Amino acid sequence: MEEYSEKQLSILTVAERLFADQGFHGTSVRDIAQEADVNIAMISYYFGSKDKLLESIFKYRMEASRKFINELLENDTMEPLEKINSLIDRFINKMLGEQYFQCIMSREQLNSQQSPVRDLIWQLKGEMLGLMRPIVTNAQEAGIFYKDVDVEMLMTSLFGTIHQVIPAKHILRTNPEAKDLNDDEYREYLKNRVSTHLKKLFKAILTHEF
Amino acid sequence: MEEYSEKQLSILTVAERLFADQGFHGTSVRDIAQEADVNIAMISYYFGSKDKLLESIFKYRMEASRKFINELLENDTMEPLEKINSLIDRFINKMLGEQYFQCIMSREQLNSQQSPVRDLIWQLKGEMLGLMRPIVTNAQEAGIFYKDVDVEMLMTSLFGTIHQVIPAKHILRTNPEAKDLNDDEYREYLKNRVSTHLKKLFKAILTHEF
DNA sequence: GTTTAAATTAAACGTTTGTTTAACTTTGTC
DNA sequence: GACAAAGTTAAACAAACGTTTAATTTAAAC
Repeated sequence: MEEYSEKQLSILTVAERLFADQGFHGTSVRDIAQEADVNIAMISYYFGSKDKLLESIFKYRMEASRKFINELLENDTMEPLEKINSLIDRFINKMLGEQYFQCIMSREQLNSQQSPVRDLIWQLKGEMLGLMRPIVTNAQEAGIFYKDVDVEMLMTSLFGTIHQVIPAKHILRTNPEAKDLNDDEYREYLKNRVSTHLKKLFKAILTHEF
Repeated sequence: MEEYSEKQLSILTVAERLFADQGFHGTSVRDIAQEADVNIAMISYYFGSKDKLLESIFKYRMEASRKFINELLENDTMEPLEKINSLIDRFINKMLGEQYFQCIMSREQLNSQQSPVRDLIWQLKGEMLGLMRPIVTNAQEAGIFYKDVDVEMLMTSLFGTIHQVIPAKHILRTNPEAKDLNDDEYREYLKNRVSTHLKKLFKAILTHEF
């Protein structure tokens, strides 16, 4: 994988934020250049084109996601439900930690026209499903998890819930519980709330207990 | 509310599909005009501008959603869980029935810049939450539902799951169970699968039963 | 210090964008 | 059939778009 200079990283970071906030077509290369404080031509010079810039963002984040997934494969000492809970927390942390990229994924996965980026998204989702499924099936065969479980739908709810929370972040602030929190406290509050909810949800579906 | 002529409705419908498939900024008024088989100028003539066309789509669908919500308020003879199940099915039917609009909502709710459309979205979500909450709290007071429930998160999972299913539609087709179904059969298969999943999920969280 | 490649720039490129214009046609009213 | 309003059109508009050019500066190597 290619290494990026400070300037290139600045472009990538700014572009990621703007693509997330205004969409790919809603963001001009001039916007990116201005906010990243570089000349417009540098974007083509470094990344080739606006499209390839988006692809670069995806390659950059996807590589990190691959590493992330491989790390998750290494906790074999835990009980099945502990594994699931650990996975949930790590997913939440990962996804809320790269909210801008998750926004872009939310947007891009809606594109009906075949895009090189859309395939990558579903590929990644497939890998995450492949991470969850063996844990569930193993526990099912051991009689720990309930048999009749739609793992695919469960993952859909996991991703869907987090993807809904990300844009809700700006809005839910009006909640009385969260009114007096600063940004960091609020982020932690949100994480805990989603985590508690999703763990309860998975436990109920998988074990029929509470 | 204003009535639309056949031609105006054609523009609205085409625009809705294109905005859903390629995004607002990814769709040009020329694209819309061509697919709707009208002159470009007619769009400005009827709707004022591209932005106001999007607003018109929202007003059009939102009005329907309001009616939809009001209809849901009138089944008072059911048991609480029956009510919830009925709501889930109606939500699924509504949202999968207007997939293009739901795609636009998914996209627009991500916009960080204040848009007249974003407020409408959260307003509507609030109304749907206001529909679910009293059912839950009433049943809680009657001792039928469990006390410790995060209704807001439950609704987030409901919307999030369905919003994830919509773009997954094109992809999940590879599932062995769904491989030989035609379009209508597949839509029904998806509906049932989401419905079963969400009902199980709500029942588990709300009643601690299966 | 000279040479070579990489980095950086302002300006210009040709398209495409959303919108408007002005002329023309249709429709309905008296 | 004349008149007015609404509908429809091709053409033109300026602005913004992504990208490229050609000139210049910086950095590295010998």
